[in-house]
Amino acid sequence: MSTTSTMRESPPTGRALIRRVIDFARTQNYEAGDRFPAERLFAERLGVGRNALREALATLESLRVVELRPNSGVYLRALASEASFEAIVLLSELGATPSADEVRETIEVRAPLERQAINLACTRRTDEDLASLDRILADTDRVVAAGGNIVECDQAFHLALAGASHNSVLVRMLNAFYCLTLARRRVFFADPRRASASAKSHRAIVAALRRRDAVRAGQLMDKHMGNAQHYWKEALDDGAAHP
Amino acid sequence: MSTTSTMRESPPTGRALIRRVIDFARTQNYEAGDRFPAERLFAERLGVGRNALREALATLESLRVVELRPNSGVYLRALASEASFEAIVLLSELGATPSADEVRETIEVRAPLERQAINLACTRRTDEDLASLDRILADTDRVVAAGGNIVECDQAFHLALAGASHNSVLVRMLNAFYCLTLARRRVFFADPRRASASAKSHRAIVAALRRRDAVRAGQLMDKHMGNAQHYWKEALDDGAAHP
DNA sequence: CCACCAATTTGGTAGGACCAATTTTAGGTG
DNA sequence: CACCTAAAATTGGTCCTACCAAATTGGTGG
Repeated sequence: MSTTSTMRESPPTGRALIRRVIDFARTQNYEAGDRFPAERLFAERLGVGRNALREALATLESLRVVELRPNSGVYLRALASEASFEAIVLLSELGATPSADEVRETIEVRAPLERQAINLACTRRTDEDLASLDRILADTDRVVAAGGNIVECDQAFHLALAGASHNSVLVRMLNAFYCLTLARRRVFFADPRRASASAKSHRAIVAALRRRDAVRAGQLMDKHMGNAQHYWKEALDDGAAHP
Repeated sequence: MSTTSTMRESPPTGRALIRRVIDFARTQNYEAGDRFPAERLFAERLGVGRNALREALATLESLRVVELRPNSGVYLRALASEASFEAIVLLSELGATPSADEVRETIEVRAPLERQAINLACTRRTDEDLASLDRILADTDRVVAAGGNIVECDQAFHLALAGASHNSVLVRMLNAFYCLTLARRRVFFADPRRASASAKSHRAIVAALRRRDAVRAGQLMDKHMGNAQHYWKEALDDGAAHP
């Protein structure tokens, strides 16, 4: 390590910078409409170059977390309403642990989307969609038998199901949820009993989809989502909910 | 076309750069997994500095349009599945006109979300939520009477409705839809008959919400969404759908 | 043929220098 | 004093050059 005038344990740049910016706003008790320090000053205060800071700000702007007014400054937006859902996804990838409320809210939104996906899929699915789902189901069984974690299979299943709706907007939105909940679901599927239960549930949904039985498929999906909600409610109530 | 090397009628930087990057991938027939030119070369080819290009790439990365692999390059992702919904919002703000299919897909996703919003709102709404909605309704009437465009009122209404669900994830997602459809809805509400019809519809929804009548409110919302879908289907089928 | 090392490539970052638009300030005028 | 104007400071937007670190590549020698 040598000398470097300033010795930082780790380069504070990159994605971490985005978190630093958010944390700055939080610790300074920023509210919607408040202005961040001027770029040059802000960059110096954060100990990074203006370039890196501007990249972080560009990202936050595209996620509607901040607003960039030319020749004026960077302003914080109303996080709970204006900011995009992707902002949550990004923050979670940066290590922010979601609260019990956030998990509940997430599932409350995901459920009707999955419902719509299976509903549309029942009328639009092709034989290729079905074949793809069958392959994923078989893969899942293999992984379950081997005692592995089926989180990737689960993701592939739901993504294929969304794909069978032939609605790319739906696919993109649900994919965001999968990105957001990947870490949580990995923990969930660590228990082999839950893995096999999930696999069974998936199989039933595909069976209904094969018959194009939208009513039955919808019921099964609701139940599937209800299980997730129930699990996370319990896990968070007596687990991580102790700040 | 002359030589070119550099003929720039206007400074090609800023948000427009993002569009240029997308267009580059499109014209080069890029597919998922393909790598963009090295930053230095790419920046030169686009006639911009590396900084501006990196800001654009940082934005596209946060929207999951591209993937940045350190010391390797920038790779295009599968737009229709991996890219975020926000990417569509951004592109639309950059002037990309949506196709009839995209509008259909958008409404197919928005409808169940609005449905869920009104559903949750019926059990969670506070008197303040109701008062806020009443104010917006009154504003709407004022604007309608004055012959103005109620698009802002419409947006405020749906946003307040989403807020009454007390689910911030839902609020954020629906807000993205409003950003995406703002321009379209402005055109829609140019017709005063549609404006007053919409105002009437909103009033009925609030009435049901006041009684916490989730069933009725849901029906009304479905109808409200159905109208929108019907309108855009017609408008796009014999309008802009001629490439 | 394989292991190993050096040059090249590539993204990541810093810092300086301008530009243009905006805001603020200072100055001069009625 | 009030008012208008012009200069100066502020601020975001962009470009450029120089490094660094990691990964790739291409020899080269065992």
